[in-house]
Amino acid sequence: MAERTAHTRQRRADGVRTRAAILDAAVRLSTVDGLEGLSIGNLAKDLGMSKGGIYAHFDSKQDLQLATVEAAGAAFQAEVIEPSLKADPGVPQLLAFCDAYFDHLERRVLPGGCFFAGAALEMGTHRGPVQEKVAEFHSGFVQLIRDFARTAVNLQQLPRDEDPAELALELNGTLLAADTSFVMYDDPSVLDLGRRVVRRRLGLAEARRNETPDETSNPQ
Amino acid sequence: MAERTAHTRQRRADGVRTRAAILDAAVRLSTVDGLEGLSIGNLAKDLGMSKGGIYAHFDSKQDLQLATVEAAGAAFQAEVIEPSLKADPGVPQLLAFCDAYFDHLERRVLPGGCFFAGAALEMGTHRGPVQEKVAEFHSGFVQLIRDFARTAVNLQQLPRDEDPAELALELNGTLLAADTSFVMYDDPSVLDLGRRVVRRRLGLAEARRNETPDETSNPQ
DNA sequence: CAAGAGTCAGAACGAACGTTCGTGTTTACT
DNA sequence: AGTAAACACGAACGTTCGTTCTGACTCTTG
Repeated sequence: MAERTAHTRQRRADGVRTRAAILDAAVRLSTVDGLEGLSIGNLAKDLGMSKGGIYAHFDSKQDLQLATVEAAGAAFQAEVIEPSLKADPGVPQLLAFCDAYFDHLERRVLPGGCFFAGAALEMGTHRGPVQEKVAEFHSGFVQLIRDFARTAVNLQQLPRDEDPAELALELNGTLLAADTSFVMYDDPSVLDLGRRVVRRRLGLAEARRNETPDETSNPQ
Repeated sequence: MAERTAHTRQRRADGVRTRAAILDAAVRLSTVDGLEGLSIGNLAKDLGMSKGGIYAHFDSKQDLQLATVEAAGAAFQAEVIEPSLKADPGVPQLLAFCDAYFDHLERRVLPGGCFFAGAALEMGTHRGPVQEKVAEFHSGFVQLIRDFARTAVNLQQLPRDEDPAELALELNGTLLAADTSFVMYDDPSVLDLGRRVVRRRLGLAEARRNETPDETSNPQ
């Protein structure tokens, strides 16, 4: 949004490519060190370029952070949201969204797991333009889940007394908790646990394997 | 654990008090800036003392981080876990735990919300002693919820086919999502939403107010 | 009451931080 | 082809980082 406010100048083709490469690395690194912990020096080193070169594309670190959030949002849109929109409205879209989320974690697209999980918790207390943009995306995601849920209720795929806001908090929380444990213990089995939770919560319990309570496996 | 490894020296009374004050501030500040973002300079300024004075109590920043995690764990134990242990085994303990969590958020004990929510996501990708200690506490909390759930199943307060691990992930996630939104939007109503979710999930649905789906309120 | 160790301030260290600047090199438009 | 601007480097800036050292206080203890 408003990317042409101060840029009447034309951009060169190689510059566009470099800028994209910078943002790709910035999204990747910030899932490890956070949006604040992300440093221009480390970013430049990761890209094999100089610190000054980065300032040809971004006015300040905050400008870079804003663009990084935007880039992460676009990636999340393409990676998780778009696929879920292709499913049938209601419960199938809810399921597709959660599955796409677990899948993009399992594929280890980003080294630090979900970008917005970390960004939301990190920037929650740092009021300013960056937090506002993170909040904008975050509330958008939550709103999307709630809309899916409301549609599912309207289509009578879920009980009429089901509160979309409650369901959205539960699903959002399950994704968040799975991301946290997956990153912390580097254990993909928590993603399977998350998939089972989502299915049971949506009334899609599949053929249940007989599992005895077992404390020897993973901590989550 | 192992606090007397290199300390054969005796500690002075005022020193013990100062050390506690440092850790109190460190826990508080690290919920805002993170465990890595916490700086000795800011910490000293917040306490009205010099950087060198802090090094009379901690050998290094990592040593300070380890003690900070320990202090946060003790506070969480006293603030959230102890109260829940006083409730009756099973579902009452689960409910007490979640309510105590929501309450300690609402009381704004720490400016950045739950210490371990932020710490787990921040340190998840930073392998080392600090991460190990954070993971130790985190897995302990999850294990506790799972034990509560298992007891509830054994006492037939929950369906026999209820998987304690699944329930633990859901509750843990709900707390995490509520903390994230509470800190980001500074809106206590999400805590009420969380309380409702926990109650319905535990089969304790109270007299339900007739709520029509409403998208105009808070984003969570 | 006199050691002696705990406690803390303050200066200083090299490294890394975000940022600016001057200087070439490369691309794009006329 | 020539000119202007985008691009990128490398050095330098002031500040802050974690850390170390020295030298005063002060509490504890024999």
